[in-house]
Amino acid sequence: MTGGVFHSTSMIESTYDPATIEPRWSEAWEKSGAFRPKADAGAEPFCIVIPPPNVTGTLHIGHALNNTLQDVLVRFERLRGKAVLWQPGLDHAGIATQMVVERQLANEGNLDRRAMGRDAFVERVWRWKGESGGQILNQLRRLGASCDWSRERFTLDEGLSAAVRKVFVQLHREGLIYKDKRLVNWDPHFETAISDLEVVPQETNGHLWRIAYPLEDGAGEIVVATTRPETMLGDVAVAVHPDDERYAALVGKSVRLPLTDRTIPIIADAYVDPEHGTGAVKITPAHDFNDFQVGKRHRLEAIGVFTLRGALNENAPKRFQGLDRFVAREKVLQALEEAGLRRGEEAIRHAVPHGDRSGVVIEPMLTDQWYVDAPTLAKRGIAAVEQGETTFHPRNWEKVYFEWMRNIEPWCVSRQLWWGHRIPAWYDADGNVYVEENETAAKDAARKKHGLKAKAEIALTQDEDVLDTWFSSGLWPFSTLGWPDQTPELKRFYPTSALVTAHDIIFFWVARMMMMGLHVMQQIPFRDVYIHALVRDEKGAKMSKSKGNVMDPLGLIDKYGADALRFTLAAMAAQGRDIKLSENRIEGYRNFATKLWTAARFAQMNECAVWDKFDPATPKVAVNRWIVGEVAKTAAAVTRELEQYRFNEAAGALYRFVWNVYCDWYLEFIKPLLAGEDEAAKLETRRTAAWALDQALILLHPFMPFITEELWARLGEFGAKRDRMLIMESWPSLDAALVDDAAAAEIDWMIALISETRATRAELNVPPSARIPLLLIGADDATCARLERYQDLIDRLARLDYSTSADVAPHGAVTFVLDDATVALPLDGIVDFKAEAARLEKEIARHDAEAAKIDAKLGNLDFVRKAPEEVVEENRERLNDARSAAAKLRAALSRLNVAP
RNA sequence: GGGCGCGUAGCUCAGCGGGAGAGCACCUGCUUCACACGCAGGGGGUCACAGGUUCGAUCCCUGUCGCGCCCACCA
Repeated sequence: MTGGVFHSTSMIESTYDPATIEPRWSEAWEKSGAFRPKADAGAEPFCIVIPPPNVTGTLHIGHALNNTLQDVLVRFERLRGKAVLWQPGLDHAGIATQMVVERQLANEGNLDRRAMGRDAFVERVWRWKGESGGQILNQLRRLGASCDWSRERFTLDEGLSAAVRKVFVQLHREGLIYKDKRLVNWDPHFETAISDLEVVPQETNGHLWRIAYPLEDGAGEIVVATTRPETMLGDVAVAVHPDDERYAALVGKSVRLPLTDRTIPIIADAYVDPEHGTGAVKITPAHDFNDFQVGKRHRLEAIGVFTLRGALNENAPKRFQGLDRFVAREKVLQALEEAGLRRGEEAIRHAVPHGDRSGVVIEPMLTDQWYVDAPTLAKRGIAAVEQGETTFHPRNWEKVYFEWMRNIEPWCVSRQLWWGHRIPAWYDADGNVYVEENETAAKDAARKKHGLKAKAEIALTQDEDVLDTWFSSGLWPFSTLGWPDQTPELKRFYPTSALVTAHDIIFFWVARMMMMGLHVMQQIPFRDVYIHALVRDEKGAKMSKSKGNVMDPLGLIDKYGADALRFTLAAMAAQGRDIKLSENRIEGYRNFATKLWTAARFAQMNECAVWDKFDPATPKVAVNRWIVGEVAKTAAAVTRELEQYRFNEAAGALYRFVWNVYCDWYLEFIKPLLAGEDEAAKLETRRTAAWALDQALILLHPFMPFITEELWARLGEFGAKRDRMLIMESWPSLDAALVDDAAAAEIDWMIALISETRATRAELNVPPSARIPLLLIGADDATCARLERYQDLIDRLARLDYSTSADVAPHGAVTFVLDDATVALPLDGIVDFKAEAARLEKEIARHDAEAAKIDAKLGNLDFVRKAPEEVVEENRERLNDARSAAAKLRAALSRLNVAP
């Protein structure tokens, strides 16, 4: 066997112990090279790039789901023989990482970031990354993720950084990246700009204060309403609606701005809603997005009154300078009160923008930033999805994607942080900017600009800012494959096959990859986007550390095994709904793993093994032909569902096959055969049982890689032929002709007979230990033959003394109906006939009700005329069945009544 | 203010035009020679509500109520 995994040859233990087995296989797979794409150039490529976890991250349940689903696909396609690459890596996560290290510095009582200086700080972050960053990748290994770990990339590694610079320079040359001074979302805690997506509105209790601004001519006042009185110090106008008659006479006049010595105009602008507040709005272009637009329209100056840390600056009156914005708010209100200018207030709830990382109130701030022309790039991203080059699964997420892409704003990509890709822009002493891939090229450009000779001294300073983390993430599908080099991997695997991610990241990441991939590579980054659910707690809330409602996947793996967790997540990953995860669900699937384990143990104990190629078309015995058909159906279903990303359906089909078909029935059926005398049948059965189990192991492997690999090996030690590890096996491709309808009908009949017998016994409280006879009355020859053929089996599973065909039911027999026959259990003296009469009456009533319902339906001429013929026919059959069953049971009831 | 999704068994969820399903929980039996993380049997649902389309609606349409999420500049 490849992989060189050895363990002692011994009986399979009675329960599965994941903890001792999982680490061994993780190592064996990786060592064997199974995670690397196969070299075979003819193999169809299949590639997924991992959503790179943050370098600061630890595995949470969302990662567990995301990576389980990817691994299911990846292992599935690998088994199908494709050349599979699952490209792993990490995201440097600008703000998140800088936060972690800054906090660490504080805890250690070290110099803070600013005191350390940029170089020392960045060095410190790298050191942290080397020591404790990226532990999540090892946690993914524990989950069983079969990434090609030899290709691990990091968004800040040399190659990816070069890709970032190249794209930035290219977009800049094309005019798709530019520098602009406009209002941005400013995070006063981190002192950086952030993008619209990083701003989260939070419903907050606030006030709407009314403030009087005195008219300059002394002829009264105009009252404005505001939630942010402190920004009034930067007001440059008061605006009213052009049609608002209350204020028509005031437009064009001026007011004295309280607390300052400035005079500002009253202007008319349709932006103002006369119904809202007082109908008069203070205009502060430097600190409000709407006001900025109004200011532009009216050519008003923008007066910024805040520092980058959110304190009042030198543009504010002296007495407010240096105060924090929220302190200033109180002071301004107090000063207005003293000036007699307050005109009341009301408490309101309103959405206030907060930074998603810092949690502080975001301040619109007028600054110079770099922007990506997203509206232009979005066009192709929209077209590619419209034309079906890239497809979302489920499709309805395309709406969300379109909605955002069609209303996209320029993307602010500069961040005033230190940890990240420094913007490849250099400035000369005159402030000219040179955007180049490196300083040498920038200097060349600068010399050219200034008409200097090559190698002439010229001093440039690089832009201080770094790029938004998502800029490099946007390049991930091609940068990780080696771009800008034309590597074999890039050629082979781009566009990638599928992207698997949660819906909360469509805008942040999926949309950006679409834009970047289409522009830079001229091709979509991935063909399919599978959007999976968010994992929520049992109340449906998003899990978060601060809420304390997290489920730790590593703890769950310790407790139940990685396979149980994986199977649970896959089984619950139905499209279109978030997952509310509860632990008892995992326990249930842990039990499933144990069930599989003990089934294999049974096979081993019964010397079931496949020594060589087994042809599933060869079995003669009906139970064997039947299970072969069930395997074929299951394999087809699992294949079909996985191709459509219906993980839950695939998992469900496997669960039902293993538990309800193979274990509940097939293994029970073959016990008598294995104990019998017919050596040929015994051999065939052993080989069929082994083959069916092997197929189940292969089909289950994408979901439960550890236990299936272990069993594959264990069974191999007991005779099954193994050419390689299970991970490298071939996915079953079974002819639909293997489904033998005749065998299935026969087995289904037997199952029905046994089930009905058991149910009847249980209902009448026949002790399980009581061996009773069974008589089959009025059956045709074929059915009687069936009974004879499976007598051993039926007697065993229905706990019978004997079973036989007969012409009439004896008096005092308990009966039920099976197809055209009546089954009689002579229980005279064993059961209470009042109970039996009651049971029969209940059954008769059930059949009568059914018959009445169908009869009414068939009595409806419109139904008979308009419904499809097969539906009508089916109903006729059901009516017949119900009537004949009721008749037989009535006969049985009357026999009971005449019994002595 | 727009948009999306969801209300199906006690819980968590599948199903989505023709006979209401699963897992867990619950009840009753069972030391049946793989498995008590098990076996066998069972109870439990006007498929949120009201209309409509249809021969037929849990499923399609409209509306109502409840819940969740996303987007949005209303001071």
